[in-house]
Amino acid sequence: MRVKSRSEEVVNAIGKDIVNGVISPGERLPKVEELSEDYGVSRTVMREALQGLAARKIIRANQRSGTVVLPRNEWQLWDLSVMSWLSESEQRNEKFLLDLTEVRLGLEPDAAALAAKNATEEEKAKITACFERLEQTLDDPKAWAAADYDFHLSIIEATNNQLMAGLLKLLHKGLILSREKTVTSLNEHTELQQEQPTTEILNRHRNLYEAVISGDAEQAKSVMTDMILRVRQLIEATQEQQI
Amino acid sequence: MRVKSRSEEVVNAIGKDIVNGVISPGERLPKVEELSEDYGVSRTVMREALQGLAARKIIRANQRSGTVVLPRNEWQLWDLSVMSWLSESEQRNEKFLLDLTEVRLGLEPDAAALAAKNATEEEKAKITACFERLEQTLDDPKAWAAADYDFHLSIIEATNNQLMAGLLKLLHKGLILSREKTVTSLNEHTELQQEQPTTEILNRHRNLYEAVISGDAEQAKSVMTDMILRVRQLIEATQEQQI
DNA sequence: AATTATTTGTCCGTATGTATG
DNA sequence: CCATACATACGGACAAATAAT
Repeated sequence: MRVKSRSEEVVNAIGKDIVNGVISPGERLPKVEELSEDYGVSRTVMREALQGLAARKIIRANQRSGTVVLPRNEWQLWDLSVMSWLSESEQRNEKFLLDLTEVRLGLEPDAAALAAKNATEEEKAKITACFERLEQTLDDPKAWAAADYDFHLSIIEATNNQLMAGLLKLLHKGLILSREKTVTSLNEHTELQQEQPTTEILNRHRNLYEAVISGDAEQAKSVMTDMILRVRQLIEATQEQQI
Repeated sequence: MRVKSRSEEVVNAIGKDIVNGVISPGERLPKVEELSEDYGVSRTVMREALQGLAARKIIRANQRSGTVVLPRNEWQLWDLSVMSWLSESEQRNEKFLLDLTEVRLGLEPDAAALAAKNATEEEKAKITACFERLEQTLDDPKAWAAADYDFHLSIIEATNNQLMAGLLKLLHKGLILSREKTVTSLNEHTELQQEQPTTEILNRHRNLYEAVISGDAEQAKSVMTDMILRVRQLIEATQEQQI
């Protein structure tokens, strides 16, 4: 298990505070010396932490005038740490989930089409292995969720477009984070959040799988679109139930 | 003018070296003391720089066993610094441009549709102002390029989806970086790289503009798709000419 | 299983640079 | 143009982790 360094811990602590509005955009942070006292770390560690936040465009340091929180639209949202802070944030977690799904809807069908067109034999073998794992874990929701993740990943990685693959990998991790949070916050509805694996869903995956393997880009795109639309409906339905 | 700190300079220097293969994934970096000597900075600064690279998942530091370069697929490509290193990289800059365009093709038509559906009056006014600037700069390619950027941005920001907006903003910046590099590396073909503003192109923008303002999501999506496809053809044509 | 060597991680005293009032 | 307040930079010391012996 990887141990977090102190600067990482501080990055997370301050990052969460900013996301949750404890410190708002435009406001100034205390000076480094104070901050390091507040968090019980040395100035060195605090400076490294601030640099970590600056790299994510959460803050900007200015000599003499101090370090300020940048406006929200500057933040580097496509960063796993930032996403985890957002998904843990109390407010509007569902909006975050829907926004992610919107992006997913734009990209993943295209990614599936690219995979159908570009996948090498090696990549196809990996996709096949992942699909077979899906078939075998139909009765174990937890194992199925993991297998589902890997299945989608194997398709994403076959796109031969690293930019798209990197993005979708991050997106899927964000989806998991966000779903985890939603599930734990209202565990009465757990069955709804965790997509229940059924033979019907497996068949959808089979359609996608066969389209990709046979190189049918149009079909792969269309099946993927339907799959994501279904997930979105599920999210929206759960949301309404919350009211 | 903003002055770069030393650690930022070092981040860029090492980042570029890694992207250009001077140091390859899996390889170990010299220890901090050596590095700080090599680059003529203190260990403090070097540590901050390494933290900046670690935040972008370019490297990982391990106690005792040293700091290693992570595999390419771990890199945080959706980061302006990383994109700038990639676009300056000699090798396969065109692939980078095409990959970006692929992602753009997935997202921006959807973004246009969302903007048509969700834009507030205020946002529509901004889009209108940007479009009028386009009309006025038809005879000045440089001013037109800037106006074109702002026009697309004004639509992106009207999506009411911060995740998508942040992504597309980054993507457009990446496109500009990459195009700049391509243009300077082969300035014989400048006319081809820089899309020449014509009344026909303006009319395409007008179609997009009117679709968004009138709330016709389908039309907005379709026009945007056509526009990006044209750009892609242009890139591919220029590429073939290079051979 | 215990020891050592190597490298990152942490702390702090001090000095310099820079934008603001 | 000066003073002030802050970030930035330096370097020596020590702590912690872990690969090698």
